[in-house]
Amino acid sequence: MTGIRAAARKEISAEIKRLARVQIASKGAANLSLREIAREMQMASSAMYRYFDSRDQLLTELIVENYDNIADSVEKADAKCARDDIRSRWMAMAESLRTWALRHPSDYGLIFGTPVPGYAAPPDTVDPGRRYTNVLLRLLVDAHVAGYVATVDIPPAKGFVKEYKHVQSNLGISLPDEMLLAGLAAWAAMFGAISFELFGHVDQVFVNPGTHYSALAHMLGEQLLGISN
Amino acid sequence: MTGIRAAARKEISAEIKRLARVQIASKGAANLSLREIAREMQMASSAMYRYFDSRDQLLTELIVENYDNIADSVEKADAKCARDDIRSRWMAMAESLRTWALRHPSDYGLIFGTPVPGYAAPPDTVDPGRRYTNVLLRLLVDAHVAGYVATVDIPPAKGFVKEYKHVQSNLGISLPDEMLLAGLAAWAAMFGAISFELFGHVDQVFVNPGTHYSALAHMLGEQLLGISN
DNA sequence: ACGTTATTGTGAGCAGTGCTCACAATAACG
DNA sequence: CGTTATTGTGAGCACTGCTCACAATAACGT
Repeated sequence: MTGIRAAARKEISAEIKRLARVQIASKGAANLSLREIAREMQMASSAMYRYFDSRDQLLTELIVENYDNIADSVEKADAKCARDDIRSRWMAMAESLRTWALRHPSDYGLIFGTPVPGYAAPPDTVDPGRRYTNVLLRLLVDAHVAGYVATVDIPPAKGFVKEYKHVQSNLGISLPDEMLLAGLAAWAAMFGAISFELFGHVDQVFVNPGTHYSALAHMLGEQLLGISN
Repeated sequence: MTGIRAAARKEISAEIKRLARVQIASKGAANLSLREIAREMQMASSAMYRYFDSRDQLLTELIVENYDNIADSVEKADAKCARDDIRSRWMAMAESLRTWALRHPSDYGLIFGTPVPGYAAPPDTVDPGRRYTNVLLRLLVDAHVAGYVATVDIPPAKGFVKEYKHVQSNLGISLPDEMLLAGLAAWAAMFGAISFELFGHVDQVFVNPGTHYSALAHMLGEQLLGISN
């Protein structure tokens, strides 16, 4: 019954990942050491390679898990709100993003930090990597259907309409360009703000970054998405 | 006359940094190797430590240079515009940010990527790290003085006004909170967008990221900063 | 139930890393 | 011109990722 070994494999893989996360949180991904993990597990360092092809592959698997975790978090926050309460949903997901990031700073850093040059995400990492964004996209669609109109101007730049046709198709949605532009702008602002905070670029600026962040989310919801209530 | 040695020191330091940048661009900061640099320079690896206390210190010096470079770039772009042409100045600095980042992706990644956990920026790195943001702040002040009004709403959250008093004081400016909030939002959005693009999070979304970026800058200038022309 | 096969763990070993240190050469300075 | 401080050297330490031949053993087919 393909049992004892498969079970052990699961446990050991999980323990390796757990210890890897601990190390990354305290020393950074660059200083993650498979040998140290092996030592902590009282195993030979070479045994690690029975579970992960390489250090990089371990990191990749952690990244995929992180994508799933942040998506879970945002989806859950969104799901708690009444479907037609667009404004609350936006605020909930914005807050959940930052909350997750603050609770798991090194996990956030692993996802949204500098990748290795030339790094091509393995095919099975791209789907999880889109989940968290899909939550936003569903919100935009719902907002549009509910009659909200993004109060932004499409710029007169040639090529914009064409580009956004591609974007809509790539994202598998169909929205007014205004709404999509507003949504992507708000999205970029939230992640920009979180990265600034987590990566230490505004330490000397804010006393309570959360206050600013909430104001940002509120203001962008009103001003860009047009979901003022 | 304290000559031959001081001159050599400058040259060698510069060459080390140059080779370090090449390595970082091709293999990432995590894989930067002092020994490899020494090999390329036909020197003993221990000689590197006559010029830099450690690998981390080399990286820190590169970061400071990068801060200076991006600030130079933004300042120069801004300086090319008529002082009273707020809108052009905003667009010029937004574009120059992305242009610089695309031209020096690994340098951008070094600055805005995940820092080592617990990393405390050495005192002499914090000033250069503010220069590029000061360009934005000066623009906001000029816009305010010129009579532009940010068309955004301050959220009714308790604590916001107090927080923003601190922010204004920390940044050494005095602006309507609306303008400051709008400015920081736009700033976060631009950096969020650039990081998304450079770190590979929107590869499957955009065909011409630049088109979207310009639209973003244009739209945020109009919609948030109120500098529609 | 038994023999074959595939999986797991081992320890030695290779090539690489950052960094230190005693030492020699030499430019800079009083 | 002699002393001092700076620069470069090579050996060496402790560490890393990763490979490989080998032994133990769970899983599977007959």
